[in-house]
Amino acid sequence: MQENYKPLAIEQEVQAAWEASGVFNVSESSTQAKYYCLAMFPYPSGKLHMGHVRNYTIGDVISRYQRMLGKNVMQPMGWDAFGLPAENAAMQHGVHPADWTYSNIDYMRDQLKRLGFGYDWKRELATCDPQYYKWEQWFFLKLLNKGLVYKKTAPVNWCPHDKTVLANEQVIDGCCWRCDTPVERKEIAQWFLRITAYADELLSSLEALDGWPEQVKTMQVNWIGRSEGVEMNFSVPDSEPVSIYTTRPDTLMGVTYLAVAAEHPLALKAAKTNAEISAFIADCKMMETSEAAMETMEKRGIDSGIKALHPITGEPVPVWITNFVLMGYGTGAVMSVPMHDERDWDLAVRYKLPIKRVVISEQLMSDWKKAIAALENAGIYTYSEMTPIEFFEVIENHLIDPPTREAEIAFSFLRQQLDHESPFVKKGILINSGAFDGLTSEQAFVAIAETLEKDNKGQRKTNFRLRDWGVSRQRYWGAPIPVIYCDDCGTVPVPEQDLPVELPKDVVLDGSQSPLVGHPTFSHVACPSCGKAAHRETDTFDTFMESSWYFARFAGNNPDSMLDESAKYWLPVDHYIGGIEHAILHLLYARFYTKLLRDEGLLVCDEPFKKLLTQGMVLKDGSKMSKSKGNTVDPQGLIDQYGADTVRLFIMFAAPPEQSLEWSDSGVEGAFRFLKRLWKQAYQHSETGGSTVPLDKQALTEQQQAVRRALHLTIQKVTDDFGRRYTFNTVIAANMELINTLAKFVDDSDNAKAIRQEALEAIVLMLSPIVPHICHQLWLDLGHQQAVVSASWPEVDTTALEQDTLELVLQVNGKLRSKIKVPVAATKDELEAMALNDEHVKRFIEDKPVRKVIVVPNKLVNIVV
RNA sequence: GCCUCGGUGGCGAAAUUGGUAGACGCAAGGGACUUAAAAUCCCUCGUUCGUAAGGACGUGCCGGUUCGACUCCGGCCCGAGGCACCA
Repeated sequence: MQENYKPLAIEQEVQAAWEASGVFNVSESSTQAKYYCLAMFPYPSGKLHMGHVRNYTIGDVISRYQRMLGKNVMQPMGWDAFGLPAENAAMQHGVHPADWTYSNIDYMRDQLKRLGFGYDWKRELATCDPQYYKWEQWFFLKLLNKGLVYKKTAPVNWCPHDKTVLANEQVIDGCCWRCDTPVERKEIAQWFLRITAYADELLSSLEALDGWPEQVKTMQVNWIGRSEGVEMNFSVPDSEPVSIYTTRPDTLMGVTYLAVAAEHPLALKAAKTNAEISAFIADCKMMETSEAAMETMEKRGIDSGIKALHPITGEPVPVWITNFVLMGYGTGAVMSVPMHDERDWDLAVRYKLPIKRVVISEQLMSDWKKAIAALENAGIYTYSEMTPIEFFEVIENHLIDPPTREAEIAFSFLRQQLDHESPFVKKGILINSGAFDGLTSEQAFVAIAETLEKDNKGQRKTNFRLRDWGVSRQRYWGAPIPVIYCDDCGTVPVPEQDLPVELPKDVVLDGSQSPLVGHPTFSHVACPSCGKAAHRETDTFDTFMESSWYFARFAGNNPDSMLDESAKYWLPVDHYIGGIEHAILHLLYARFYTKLLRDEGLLVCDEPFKKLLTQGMVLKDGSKMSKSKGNTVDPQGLIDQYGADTVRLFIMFAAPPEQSLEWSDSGVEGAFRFLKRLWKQAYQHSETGGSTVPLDKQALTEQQQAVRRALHLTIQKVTDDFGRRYTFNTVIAANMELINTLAKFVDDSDNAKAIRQEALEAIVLMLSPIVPHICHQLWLDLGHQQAVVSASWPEVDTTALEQDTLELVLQVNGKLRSKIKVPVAATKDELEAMALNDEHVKRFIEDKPVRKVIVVPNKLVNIVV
């Protein structure tokens, strides 16, 4: 065995051996249970970053562990190759997006190989390959045929200067990132996938995903946002009625105005005769489309002058035009109840809109009613025509001089609602609601819904926050949408034999419209139906389309079909590993697509990912490491200096996988030191001749027993950490402790050598998923012929764990006061007696009476005085 | 703004079911070896009081439950991720 650890030479040799033996190339013919382990494929942005290293190391560690358990493990790798950065690179450096992408792929593939990941490279795919996106186009047309695809208008960010559509990322403080022109919303026709048709199933099948983190499931539940409510009409004289949806019909009697979107027909009607309104509407266009921007912007509105009629009372209600209600999400109109809704309150305060009345009370209606009646009779205030603040002030003033019983009740109630100048948004008992007075919110929901239904003015409705998935992108570097528009035949799907619709390469990107629009031949085609001149769709697909089914394509990568029988063998993915930032969009779309593929008969599973490990972000200086923030750390330098094993070891040791990891360069040195220590232990062992005779378990010294016990406790813990907890940091820490124990174990007897051999073998096996190269070499040096990559996971010898005595913690009033050694077999009473007899314990009890003694067997005794 | 998660020494972290807070490592300081450096090995290392034995305090802040709380509950503060066209 070599004296010194030389990582670079070892790693090159071991990687060559893996490649030559083809150990990571797998097939469906295995008799062993399949295990499909997948890490989210990378966008080929240039070089690997630390987030990739972390992601792929976790995946590789799990894959190698599962191999050692005897599974038929498939671990593929590919490239999420379409996307915006390729177009930006093209504009900045004059390189074609395809060339940029493929050269990045080549570079990153080498880096992945250099890190020693056990991929089946025969399955490699890139989503920009026409043989990949051909099937995406094919499947889109299947969905179109089924009515799961449709076209409608939807807003985009529009830069009026560059005449181009901007991604949300390209809008900085409401302005274009290139020319700083304020961005406008523009409505354009776009293709949508009807994900809402699957909303119920996407929600209900989450429950069965017990391998997913609760946190991610909660986020998806909230995102889908199923709600029960009522849709109702407010009629408008000389106009179409305004349709609104609310989850709080119990507050209907407290409506003081309606809020409609700037694009709402009523708003447009009002604008025709009012310059101020039309200016406001024009102004509403100057806004980003992202929800974060809309929710944080200033809420503004203008009175349309139009009155709608309350569906129950028939009272006229003013219609306000606002910048925060959006056409296209729901009905583009909402009812506003300032006393019982945060946002409605804010707008009412801002524009001094009247609060009609409090309609939901936390208190008994009778008390409240009496108090209010008394105050009204005294002429102190009336509900109508008062802003919330005026309302509050009146009550407050009256309390001071002179206080009355009624005022106190009213005030206590109002303070509850108006404290911090905020509305009362909780449910309660209805008041000031005519026939519905005295009902609970829940009862009123039903009663009001039934009243509306009887009068044909509304009906109960289940709503989802989830919106249909807009897949049109006005960009070049994506998969073309395979439809043709004909003046006579309308929208015509591209015939199957003409697929794929290939992206032309002869384009120049200049930052304005997509080059597909101006391309000399791409869009000019004959209608497949009538043969007349027609034009091709020039939009491309959202890149989430490619990443929504790639995991299935890895199973076969069949040139003749989208998915074949192999997909039914490999899917679902047993373990999926990726960044927490994908908790909603990518994972939801992939789940949706799996159901679509299932319903097309291409898959037999309902969910794509059985187990999900959401890896924490790699942070630098407190925020996400990303190219756009310019704070990435290139792992290549560290790999060149220390080798792949050190980099893998350090990144797995620094934090548990689900936690974010603050990057620091120091610490890598410590990981390298540990590998050298491991190597040294093995070297010294081999220098003394290694293990010469088998272990005689009956003749162990106390110290030998202790070392063996430490070894088997470690195997036990590490097995749990790998298989259940996925805490690879504690796996490494436990092995470090064991190496420390071994280094202090000075004993050159035959039994000691046998124990050392046993321990070193176990350590090499336990660490081999994390640092496979060094372990490959050490395994051979420990005298094995077979490669460690195909060895079995070590087993716990339970006899090594047995012991006669254990340490018992003694507490007085919950504070640690002493520790004693006690026989394992001691009874509760004996433990209590021993505890009370302990010197230190006695000192703290003094002469105080013992009130209680708590005995936790094998752990502690707590004496309460 | 909304949804989700996190906050423990100088730093990364551990404490798995409510039961010994700080394992393991980094950095730092001291020592051994060396002509010297590197490498390696040994020791110290939460704060504070004490010569010591030992004590008090300590897991973002405030409060609660419990014999016992980093862990459970309520309220805050700060940070991160996502918010539908970054991927």
